[in-house]
Amino acid sequence: MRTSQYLLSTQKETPSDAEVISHQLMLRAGMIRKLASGLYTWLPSGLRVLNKIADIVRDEMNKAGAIEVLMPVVQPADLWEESGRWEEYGPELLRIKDRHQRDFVLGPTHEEVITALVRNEISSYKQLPLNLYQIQTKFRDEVRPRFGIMRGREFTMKDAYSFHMDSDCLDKTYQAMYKAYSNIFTRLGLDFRAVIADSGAIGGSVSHEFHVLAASGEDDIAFSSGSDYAANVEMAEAIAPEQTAVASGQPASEKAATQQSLEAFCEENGVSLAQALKLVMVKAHSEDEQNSDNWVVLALRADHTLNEVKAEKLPGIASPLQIASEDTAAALLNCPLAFANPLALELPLVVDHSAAALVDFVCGAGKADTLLTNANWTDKPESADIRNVVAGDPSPDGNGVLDIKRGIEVGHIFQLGDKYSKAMNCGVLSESGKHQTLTMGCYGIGVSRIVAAAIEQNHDKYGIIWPDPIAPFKVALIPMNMHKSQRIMEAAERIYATLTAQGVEVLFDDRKERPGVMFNDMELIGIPHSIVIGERNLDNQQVEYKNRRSGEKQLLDIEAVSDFIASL
RNA sequence: CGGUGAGUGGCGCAGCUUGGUAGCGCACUUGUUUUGGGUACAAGGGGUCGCAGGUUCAAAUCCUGUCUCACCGACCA
Repeated sequence: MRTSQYLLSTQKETPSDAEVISHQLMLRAGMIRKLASGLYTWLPSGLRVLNKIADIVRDEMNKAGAIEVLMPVVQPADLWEESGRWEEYGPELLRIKDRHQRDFVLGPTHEEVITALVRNEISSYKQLPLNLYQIQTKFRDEVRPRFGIMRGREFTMKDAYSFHMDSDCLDKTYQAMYKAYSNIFTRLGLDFRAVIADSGAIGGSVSHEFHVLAASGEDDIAFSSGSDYAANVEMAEAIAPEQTAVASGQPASEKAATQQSLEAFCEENGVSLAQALKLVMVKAHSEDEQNSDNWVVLALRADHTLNEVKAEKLPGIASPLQIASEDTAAALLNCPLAFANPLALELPLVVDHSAAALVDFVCGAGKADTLLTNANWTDKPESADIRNVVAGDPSPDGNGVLDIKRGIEVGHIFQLGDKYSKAMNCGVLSESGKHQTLTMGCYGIGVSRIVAAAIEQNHDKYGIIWPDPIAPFKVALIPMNMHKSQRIMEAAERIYATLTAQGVEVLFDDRKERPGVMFNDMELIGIPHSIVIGERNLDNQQVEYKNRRSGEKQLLDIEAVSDFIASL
């Protein structure tokens, strides 16, 4: 490709509304342009990268035995009513009407459509297992699109759905997908981790997320230093500590807490927050809708934070989690929540494992502006895991301690079970001639998000540094002052023709620009290899090669260029 | 959806307080200059100031309404 015939669209200045580096660089490098909130046009360079990622995903999916299909973006509402998600999904599901006033949705995911397809097409156990996938546009009406392509409303996703007679078979496909995903992210040249995940609203049991590690990630991931344990912090188990500390036996005493806060009190009195107890009040789970105004108090060490995903899974607690306002709590307890006494509560109490192991701790005294010191549980309370793990916690598998890093979720695999197949009556005849509901798995990859994630992980102050497999072009050909030198033009044209004939993707910068402009543009776009042709080296029949990532330069004989590039 | 802020050529911004009919940098066009890291000079094209209404002799500027966008919180590939 010649830059003179291409839409390069680079810009010097960063649009003011781009916050994260990948968004800024994608705009500056001319990869995307915003059309409206969360909606982007892919320019040629961006599309090249997107397509390369899709090709790698497709290749690995095919190798893993999945079969590609393509389903519509627009889906009839009846399918969603059948699965129950017309009600469940909420405003993120964009609902539209056609000219006959029939309801449709823009597909945020395709469980309904694929299940409807399979129930019609598949009628025998002999046709199973089956794993179908597509690479296609999804639409989710995000409350708050941000970070450019990273959380757009319209995005490209690879979604696969597998169908099985039993969970053993599902497990085999799940493992195959796990392996395929690892292969994909390895081939993409990304630093990633597979982590244990919450299956969330989609339902199901077993679930893993694939995260690209980057400081700008939106998720916290916990890793073990001593094993390959890795989990989303939402899911990482905080194991109960050994009860080693013994109470001093001194009686609890009341102290005035004029500072109004536990933190200030602890600081002033030289008490670690890890020796103090804090409380959170949440709505209790109730079968009875009419009489649902019951509350539960949760107790945590003051240096820990509540894990809402864990808490709402407890049987006595309402899901989704509803946290009581300060006023509600104070009214029920007759004193501010911060000063309520967990040792003498009328309401049900759930104590975190770590909080339960405390002795001689600080907690509320049951009246305003008063705290207890040297408090102790009268009997060791029943405890549960309701906190977020922190760096330094022991790994749940018993090996090593946890560290926490930020990750960008680029893939997610689920064992769905029969949630959709049951609701939509998707089954086949088994070997014994009986109708049997199928078991499903689903496997997603955020293809467009990977573009942004790759940039977050691969950039420097000059711009993007693409890993070779997803670079928009492999080689940038940069002739110096070609318009003034016949022999430079001839050399450049010759190299361009040779490399192109070899199947190498070359971006030939044939603009009449100053060298600095060309260098800066090619570096901004992130082309991994460049060949610079100048008078100086041409005297020796040589050109200069420069590696974008390492910055290393070396001289090459012109005749050796194509072999050198082929060897990269 | 709640909180904050912003809408002025393609991009980044000034002007608004103290109304007088729009300006700067980048980009773009033409010419000269320069030539291994975003060269310099000159000439030029392009906006009616998000939209609607109001006040006024006069509105980018004041008032009212409305739309859009971004950032911070709860959801997600």
